[in-house]
Amino acid sequence: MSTHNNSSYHHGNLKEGLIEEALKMLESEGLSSITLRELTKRLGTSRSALYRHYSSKEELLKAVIQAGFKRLDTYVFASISEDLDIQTKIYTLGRAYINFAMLHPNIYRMIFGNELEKHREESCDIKEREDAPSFHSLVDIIKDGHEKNILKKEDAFMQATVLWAILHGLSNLLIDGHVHIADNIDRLYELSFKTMLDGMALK
Amino acid sequence: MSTHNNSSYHHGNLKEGLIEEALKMLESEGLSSITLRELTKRLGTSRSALYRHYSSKEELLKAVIQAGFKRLDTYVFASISEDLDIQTKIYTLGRAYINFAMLHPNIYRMIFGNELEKHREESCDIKEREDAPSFHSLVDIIKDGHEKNILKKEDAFMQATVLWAILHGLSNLLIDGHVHIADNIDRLYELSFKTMLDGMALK
DNA sequence: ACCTGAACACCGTTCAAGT
DNA sequence: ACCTGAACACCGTTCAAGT
Repeated sequence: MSTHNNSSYHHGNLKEGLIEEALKMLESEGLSSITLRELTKRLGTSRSALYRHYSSKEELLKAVIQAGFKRLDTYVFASISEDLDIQTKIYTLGRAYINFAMLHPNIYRMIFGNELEKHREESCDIKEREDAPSFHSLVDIIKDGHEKNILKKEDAFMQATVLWAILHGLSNLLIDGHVHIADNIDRLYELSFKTMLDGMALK
Repeated sequence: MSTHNNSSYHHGNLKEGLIEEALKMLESEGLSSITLRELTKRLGTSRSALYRHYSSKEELLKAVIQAGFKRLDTYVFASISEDLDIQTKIYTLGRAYINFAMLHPNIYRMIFGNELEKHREESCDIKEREDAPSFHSLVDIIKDGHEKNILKKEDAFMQATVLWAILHGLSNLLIDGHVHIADNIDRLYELSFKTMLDGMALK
């Protein structure tokens, strides 16, 4: 038995437990469902206990964003394998990206939302994002395309950003219900991908 | 003098005044700054007066979104003139779109945000959006490109959606601070536009 | 078609005082 | 590194009663 097994202390890991539970609430009920009162209630702790780990709700949500971003990054990164050709790699990575957004719309929105933007400059989130494995992979794939004379030799980082932009745009349009061709997501992605790749192709 | 000039009634047009003032608050201070208490205070009315026109805060925000969308639509539509060639029309329209987002980030976010999505299916916002003059113009420009054998003959509506997606993606990345090449917005837009147009070009 | 003024349940945050 | 319990200012919304 632990030292205070019979006390009312029950979290060896309240800090992580909080963001774990917050992610659950976010995913199933949306951002507005996350109240500190409900969150601490679910974990069986007092409200003030939360302030031992995060100085405010905003600080906690920052941690939620980071955790959510890591999930997206991992999901996308896992989708690509080395044995694919360049076009297929980009196709697969992009499709995984959009799939994640559609599977976890609330998390996706939170990651790129602006609720906490005022404080974004303070942290180095943005850099971290662009240094994310999945984004770096994309840049590397593009550079590989340059060497193999498949893709136009523009700035690879910027080309990756353009690809990111269309994936981000498609994801947002889809999950926010601005495109009502729900049955044609495949066609829409296919056309987007084809257009981008044709536009980037050498010759 | 009007019939109740000396009374405490001062709005012949409270309904429109509310969304006008809400747009101002949104633009300058962000969505979270819109509280019904502050809003009615600014207009010098009682809080309960608001409920004569909108059944809830959500209902009022819906009207704010519609007004904001109309501004975007008007702004973009005004940017294109008939005497331009097809590529330049698309370039100009797209640039105007992004400029609006950067000029009015809070309004842009509100328009496409999801805070009110639950109720979006009830209304016909989405249809209205796709029936917006600026979007229809884009579809027409693309159809023109088909006839003149300049653009690939895909579904024009879907091609327009792909273009919309990259504009939406770029706008969001820019206004939410996810791209830190602020000085290179022009280059980023240039490359995006060139890639899309090359990808859509016939031959 | 508004007004005043009070009330309700909910929120994030901050205490003082304990273990 | 937590707990209880109370308090604060703020919020959207709903009244009853007036004009």
